Amino acid sequence: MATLSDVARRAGVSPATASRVINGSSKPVTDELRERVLAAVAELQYVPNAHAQLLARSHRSAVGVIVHDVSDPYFAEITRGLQRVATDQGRLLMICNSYRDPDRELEYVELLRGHQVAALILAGSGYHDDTFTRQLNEKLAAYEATGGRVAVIGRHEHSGDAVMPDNRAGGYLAGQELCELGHRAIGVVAGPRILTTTTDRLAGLRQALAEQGLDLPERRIRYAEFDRDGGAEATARLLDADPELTAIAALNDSMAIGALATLRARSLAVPQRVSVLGFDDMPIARDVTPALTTIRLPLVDMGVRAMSLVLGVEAPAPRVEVLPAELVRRDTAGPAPQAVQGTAGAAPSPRRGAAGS
Amino acid sequence: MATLSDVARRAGVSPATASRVINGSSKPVTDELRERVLAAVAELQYVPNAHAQLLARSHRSAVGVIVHDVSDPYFAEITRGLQRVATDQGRLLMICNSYRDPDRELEYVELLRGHQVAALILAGSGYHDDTFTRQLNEKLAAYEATGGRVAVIGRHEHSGDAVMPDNRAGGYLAGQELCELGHRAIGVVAGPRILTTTTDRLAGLRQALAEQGLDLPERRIRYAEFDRDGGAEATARLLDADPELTAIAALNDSMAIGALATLRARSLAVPQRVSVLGFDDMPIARDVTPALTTIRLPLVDMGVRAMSLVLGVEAPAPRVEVLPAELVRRDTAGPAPQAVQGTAGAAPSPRRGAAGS
DNA sequence: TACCGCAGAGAAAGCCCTTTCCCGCAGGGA
DNA sequence: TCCCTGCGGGAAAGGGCTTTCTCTGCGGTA
Repeated sequence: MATLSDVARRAGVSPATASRVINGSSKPVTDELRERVLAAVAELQYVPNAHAQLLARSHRSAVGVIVHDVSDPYFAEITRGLQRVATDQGRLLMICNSYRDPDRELEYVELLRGHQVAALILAGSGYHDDTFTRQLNEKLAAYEATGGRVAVIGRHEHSGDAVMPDNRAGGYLAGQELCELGHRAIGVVAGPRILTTTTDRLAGLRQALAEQGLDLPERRIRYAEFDRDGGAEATARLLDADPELTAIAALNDSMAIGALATLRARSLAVPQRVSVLGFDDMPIARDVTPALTTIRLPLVDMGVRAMSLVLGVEAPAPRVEVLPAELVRRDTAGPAPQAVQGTAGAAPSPRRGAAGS
Repeated sequence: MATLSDVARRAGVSPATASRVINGSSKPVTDELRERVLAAVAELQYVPNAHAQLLARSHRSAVGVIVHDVSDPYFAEITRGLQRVATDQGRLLMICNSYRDPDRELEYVELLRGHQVAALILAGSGYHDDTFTRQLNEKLAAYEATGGRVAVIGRHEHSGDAVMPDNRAGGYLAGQELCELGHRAIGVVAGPRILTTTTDRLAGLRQALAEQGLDLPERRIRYAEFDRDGGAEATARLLDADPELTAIAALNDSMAIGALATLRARSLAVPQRVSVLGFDDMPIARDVTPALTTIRLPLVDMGVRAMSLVLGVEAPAPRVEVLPAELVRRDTAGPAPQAVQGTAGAAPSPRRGAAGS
């Protein structure tokens, strides 16, 4: 690889001058030398060594992002929001997948710190694990102590800036909708028990049911991986244990899609026989058939806000932005079969055939 | 940020010793000093500066990857394959999204070269654009001249190692299937004209039709973005121009899903009234309803092979691995309505209700 | 004519590590 | 007892770049 001195030698100038030309420094250089340098760069196909540059400038510009999995639509959307702001500000993003492994998450914090990122964003559910939480907080605190900025998306762990989707309210919305549709036998297809997202959404759901005098016993909850296959499997177990279920609340859309697959395989009509509710409103939700009724979270916006927090002015006190969840009625949730409509108010009927939003 | 000398000073040793302890060098260090160093590291929360390390070791270990968009399932699957091999070999991946912008692609080649990656993998369709192709090849050649390894996935541009999905054969398979089902009025929902993937798949399709004496006029082809909305829009235009169409071949699954959305909105039954064929077999294909009949490409395997090529021994001659496409029959393709079954052989009936692959 | 100031270029000091090379010392063999 | 060997540790030389500081030479003013 050609180095800067190679270029300088070839152009017959000092490395200092070559550097100034290449980086468009404010220091003036005569046109003749400038052209000689540029010619040498082209001839040698010179590309500056990024590590040497980053080492020499103390300027920290990249931003580190830790997500569970970028190819998961939930994080893909958040990342889109992060990217948008980062690109606007000319920042490079380093994105790491933790695949929901706490240890890997810890490692990545170190790795990104070692790469001198200007800021760190952690997106995705936190864990019910005190040891881990303490370790993570220590690492984040150490990073912040050296001037690093940190923001989290959807996690309770960290005491600093945070963007929080209102998971609990979303769960409540889901429970409420199902109750209003007259469902009494409701099963929950939940993500891993150790994730705070799971318990938050579950708590909201439980509260909504409780307000209608309904209990949510553990046998009506199945915990599985937060993906399509986890949802399919959990739904199967749920139905095996309790064939009378008339509604299934999935704690994210991927699981809901798995649930639909299982229901289809068992020839249980959705929503006539069983209603299904998703969570997140990822893009594919409107394209499955029937289109998925779900709880929308402003995913892109969450990314935008988190990045803005972290690149904007530092606040004296930690800022927490709570973003609201919203019910999106599509075609997978309908009135409970032979239901005794117990609640006051009109049970909204599902809008069949509406493919949009 | 604490530096290595800070650690060394605190531990009362030389930076050399500290470095040896921290990196587990082969050179022996007495237990006492080792512990003092480790203690200092913990107290100072020391994390080595990655740029300095990378600069000091000449060892290039990371691998650069340029894809159109990781969050697109097509590339997510390929990336999964790339990751698998890279992780096994302890390599870090730097993944860049070009968002199908040739200029950005060129920039990323430079960027990754600057970051001293040991190898470069370009995945995703090439462009029908001679200027770009020449520029890219120049840059890749320059990189290879300095010892860099390069492999491409699904692109013709580069003369070196390549993993090629058999797009043309896949297109042929699609055309053949549709013909055998008795379709005569076939519309094509195609990706951008400038992409070689589009033209390759189209060429195979056209050949299959030609063998049945069928023409594929331009008015039966609509070019749009390679995504869901592009597919929906192209399908609408196709149907507007030619309401008698009985089959739509989409050139990827995302577009096929868009096509299904449009057909649903227009109450055209799939597959009774219109058949739909996808391409790629991305995971969601089996979960839409009806489940998508499509052409499968071994996406993960493509990633695995490309990474293996690039990390394995260098071959004297460029290697090209062509991976076969395969028809996956699900539920969106059926016999043409009122079709005159013109071809010999039994037209396979779609297997309804089979959700699995 | 003598001096000042400034523009434009180069010398050199880092940035933070790794690693080679060298040194001192202790133990073992002659 | 002396020398050689080898082990554990440190000094110092990079690695490739940026940037401050210094120097040279020129034009302009008194």
